[in-house]
Amino acid sequence: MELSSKSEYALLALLELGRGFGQGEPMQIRQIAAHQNIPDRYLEQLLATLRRAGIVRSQRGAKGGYLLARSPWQITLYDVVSCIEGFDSSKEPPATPQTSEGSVIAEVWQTARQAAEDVLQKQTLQDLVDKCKAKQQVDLMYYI
Amino acid sequence: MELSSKSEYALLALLELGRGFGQGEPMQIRQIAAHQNIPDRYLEQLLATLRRAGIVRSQRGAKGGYLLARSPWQITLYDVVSCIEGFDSSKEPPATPQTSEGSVIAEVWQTARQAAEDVLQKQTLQDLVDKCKAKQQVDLMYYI
DNA sequence: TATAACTCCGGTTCTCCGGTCGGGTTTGCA
DNA sequence: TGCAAACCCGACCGGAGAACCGGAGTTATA
Repeated sequence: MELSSKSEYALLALLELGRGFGQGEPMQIRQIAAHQNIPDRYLEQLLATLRRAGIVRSQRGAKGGYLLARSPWQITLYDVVSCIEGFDSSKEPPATPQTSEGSVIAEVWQTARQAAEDVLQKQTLQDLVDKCKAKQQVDLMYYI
Repeated sequence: MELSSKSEYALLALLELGRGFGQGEPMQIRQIAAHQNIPDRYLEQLLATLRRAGIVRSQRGAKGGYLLARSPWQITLYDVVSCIEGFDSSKEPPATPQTSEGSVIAEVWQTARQAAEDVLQKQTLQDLVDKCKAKQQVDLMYYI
């Protein structure tokens, strides 16, 4: 039930991209990695996955980098974690050849997971960006 | 997000114990393991954990075995997985010394997890047993 | 009281995967 | 043409989950 650092990194990176959304300027891996202190070599792989899932797009060559493929409010957190965690399409067909006990358990578990996924589905990247800005505002006010 | 075999085994075992609840007869590890085909040596450890968490109690010696410590309807599925997965009390205090971005993400994640836990909290072992019986009934009717 | 049937406890092994690197290839801008 | 980036691929490491085992402690029962 723990948030894997994989997903956290991805979210952090997208947050960065999301706030720079609008001006066509792509951001480099290095920038993002440094700003959120994520191992850049690792971030590279994550962004590759996000690109294959159509969440970000990349621009090669000098002055290249990454941009969001869609606007922040049409990217749900579920999109992100599901693609990064790899439980989207084509998975474990032999996952449910169980006994009646097993299937009942699987069923309940499925319900619980569904509940969590619903929460993630309702939150968009835009929401995150906003919350983040709000929080920074508050933090600033309380700063001595 | 996947149900660990650990938790699945535990649930399976408790299901077994739950259905035999009432008559004071304890069940042996071997029996449970054989009936649900779980590696018995492994099940032993899981039951030990459940015992320490006060979910089952054990009777040593000849004719010994395991029994539920409370009745099935006062054991929630959350009790089980949280104790087996080990995220009950005393865990990672340094889990949130993050940046403002990080804390926002953690917050949302927490909400999602909470939703899942609520589902588990509402389901008792008794519910599982009932569902299981119902399912077996249905399966029997459809049996050629 | 002896014995068999159990739980209990601790280590050990094996496997798998998240996370990490290094090196090399393409692409595009200046 | 040179440089700066994304891109690809494969190997490595450590730790956690999963499973195995030997032996010691406990108890009902004959």
